[in-house]
Amino acid sequence: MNVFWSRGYHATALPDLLQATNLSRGSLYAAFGDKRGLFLRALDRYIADALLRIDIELDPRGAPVAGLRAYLAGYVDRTSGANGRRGCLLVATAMELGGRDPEVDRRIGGFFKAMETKVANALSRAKAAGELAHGVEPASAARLLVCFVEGLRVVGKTRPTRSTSQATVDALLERFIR
Amino acid sequence: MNVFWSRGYHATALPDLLQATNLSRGSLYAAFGDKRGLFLRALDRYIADALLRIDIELDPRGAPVAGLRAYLAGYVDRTSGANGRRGCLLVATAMELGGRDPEVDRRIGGFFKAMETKVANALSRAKAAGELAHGVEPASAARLLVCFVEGLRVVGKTRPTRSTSQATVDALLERFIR
DNA sequence: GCAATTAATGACCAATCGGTCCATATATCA
DNA sequence: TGATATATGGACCGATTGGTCATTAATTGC
Repeated sequence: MNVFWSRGYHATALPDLLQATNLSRGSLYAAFGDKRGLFLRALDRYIADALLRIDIELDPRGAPVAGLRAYLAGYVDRTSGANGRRGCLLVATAMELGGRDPEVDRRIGGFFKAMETKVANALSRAKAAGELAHGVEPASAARLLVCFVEGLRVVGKTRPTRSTSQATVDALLERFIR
Repeated sequence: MNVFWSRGYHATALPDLLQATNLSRGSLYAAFGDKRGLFLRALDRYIADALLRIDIELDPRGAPVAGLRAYLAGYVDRTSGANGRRGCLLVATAMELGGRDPEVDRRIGGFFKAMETKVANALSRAKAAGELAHGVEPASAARLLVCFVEGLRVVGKTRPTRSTSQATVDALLERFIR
């Protein structure tokens, strides 16, 4: 997964994968079918990790606003400095393979939808608790937040400082949280 | 430019470029040096086009809020349906080559910075005209908007409907415009 | 301990990659 | 027109691509 993550699909060659998996050519093909199969598995794992993390951050048993702050803090962490440079397997894949591979499309679309739903739920709970700014609608705000964090990952490629990223997130949050 | 745009750098092979340019192999190398040189030129053109468009949309002689709406409407257009599928050469390049090619980094970083400045200027003018919501600070709001529109391009890969994209943009604008 | 089966290996393959180079047109000037 | 300079074309190159397969090693069942 890490190899695809830091290089992208096309830029990752078989030797890279062999080294990363400690497998020989034949074994790799016996186990995963082909390069695409291995990539799809890596993508699945990346998505599962991400969704699990979001579930923890936005745990319904916790305070929704604190959860949203933790969720965004994670993105600040992952999009500043050296972490930002590493990028995001999902965004990179969306841009590189999106619209060209149906299996990839399914996964990308599913991830965005799942994340949007989780964020919308957290926002709904925040709204019920009276912690949202006046007029904020959870569903559209969730879509907006998803766009924002994915944009953070793109801009993160330019190595913004942590404080810059954090300030940007704060400026957003301030508009939505009472 | 169009070939790189719709396929990405690595996925674009020499034959694709020869067909797109109507040049022979030798002529192409005489004119551009190598594949990377041609790509850099294409990227420069893409960036110049984008910045010019923004300058028109956010023309200081026009109403700043109307300009911002036009600016975002352009992104709605480019990120919904089939247009969204085409993606964005800049975002795709940032994810594919960002952090690996200094010349690419310079261009990507410069573009984001330039766009941020232009948006910040428009926001400043809007604020001076009393058209911004209370407490909105142009500089951080501009960074936020840049992240948002780049995120739109990523999510646009999943073919959202025009009305969905528009509603998301409206939800954002509503928080910042009085 | 031996035979049968499974798993791992790396030599090997055709195709394609980006890039070079020379032979041939085409244009320029005397 | 003839000589020279420039621009074009595509055959060719070694390296690398993703993928296969016969051989070898390890494991399993008896």
